[in-house]
Amino acid sequence: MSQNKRADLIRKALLLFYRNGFHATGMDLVARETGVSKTSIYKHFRTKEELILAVLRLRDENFRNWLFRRMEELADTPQGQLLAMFDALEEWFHEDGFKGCMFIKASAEYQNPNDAINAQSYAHKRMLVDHFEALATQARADDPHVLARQLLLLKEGAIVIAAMSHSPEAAREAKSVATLLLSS
Amino acid sequence: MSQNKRADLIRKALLLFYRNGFHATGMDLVARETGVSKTSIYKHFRTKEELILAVLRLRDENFRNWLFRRMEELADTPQGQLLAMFDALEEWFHEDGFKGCMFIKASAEYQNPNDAINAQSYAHKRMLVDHFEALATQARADDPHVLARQLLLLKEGAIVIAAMSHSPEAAREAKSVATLLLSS
DNA sequence: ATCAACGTGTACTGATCGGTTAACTCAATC
DNA sequence: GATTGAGTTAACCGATCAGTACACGTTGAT
Repeated sequence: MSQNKRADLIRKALLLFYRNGFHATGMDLVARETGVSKTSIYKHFRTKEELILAVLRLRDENFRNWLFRRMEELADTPQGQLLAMFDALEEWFHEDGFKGCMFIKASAEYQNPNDAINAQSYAHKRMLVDHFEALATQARADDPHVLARQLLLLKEGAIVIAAMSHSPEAAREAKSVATLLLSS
Repeated sequence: MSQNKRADLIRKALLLFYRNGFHATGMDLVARETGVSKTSIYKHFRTKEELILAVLRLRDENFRNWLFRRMEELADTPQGQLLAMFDALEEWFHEDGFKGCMFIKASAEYQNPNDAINAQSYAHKRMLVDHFEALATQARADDPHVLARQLLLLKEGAIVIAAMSHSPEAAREAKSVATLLLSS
């Protein structure tokens, strides 16, 4: 299997797991929907867990690239970018296939701290907060570390409520709190 | 089966679903761990979904009772109670068996808006935010509706991050944001 | 003592779970 | 042209999935 086909498999598996959940998506369904036989899948991934980890790596890369790029497109100061994150989130919430955060869902289905899926899900959040902290430092915030973590709370809260309510308005509410945080 | 045994079954099933997840917990395990045979379980609940709905009803009742009571114990003004919510949350995060919010996890595993489990999970959040709004109104907030929803975002964000990071510190960070919100 | 009604547990259903076996295809090498 | 080896497939593995059929023991009424 070429690198292209492998990447294609991961991409298609991502959509399945994102839409249906991890436990609820069997490997037979993955094989059927991707057009790759189970034997071939298991040539490249020793277990379902390894496939999920590859999916999460792709999701992490895609999501961070998209979010950070969008923040830069929407604003040119560090403060502005941190605020613009919530505009980017609102765009995401409006997308047709929006079903919440894949990493929150992954850590909800694999709760054991020793589980690689659990660890990798939280690693994604740490990478996000590190970026926020760097921007907060550039913005000369009093306490960049705390500010970054507070913004993360708002972001995760907004994602969870947007997903559960099937409505994007949480993004604006979170942004208004963030505005207050960044002006104080 | 008496009402006691039925209630006992729901209580034990709650722990199993909370610890292991919904899809990952089979009905055979529920029967084994509760000491009630599958036949008896299915006499009272036509499907696994109905059992889960009963579990969620119990969880909703228990959690709201606990949270609202704890808020009242910790403070006597409406503002104080809204702030004290984050102290109550921190107590929860410190508990041994803390594994995040059952309703967030339920809606993560049952994402279809038409699914009763999904609807009931969001109903829990609406009941919480209604209580927050009543308190915010008593506290003479400028916009009690928006304030209540902002506090909900902070609460959900704190729960998600506390669960993913296996650390309770998110409660304090959320509280500091709430303090700012309630003083402005 | 007999019978009916009910609650329960054992053992089963077909389907699906994650994962594997063995046969097959086909291009590259000698 | 025979051989090899990587990539593919259908068929299968035991275990478990949600859910059910049925036999059994107990109970209360007659």
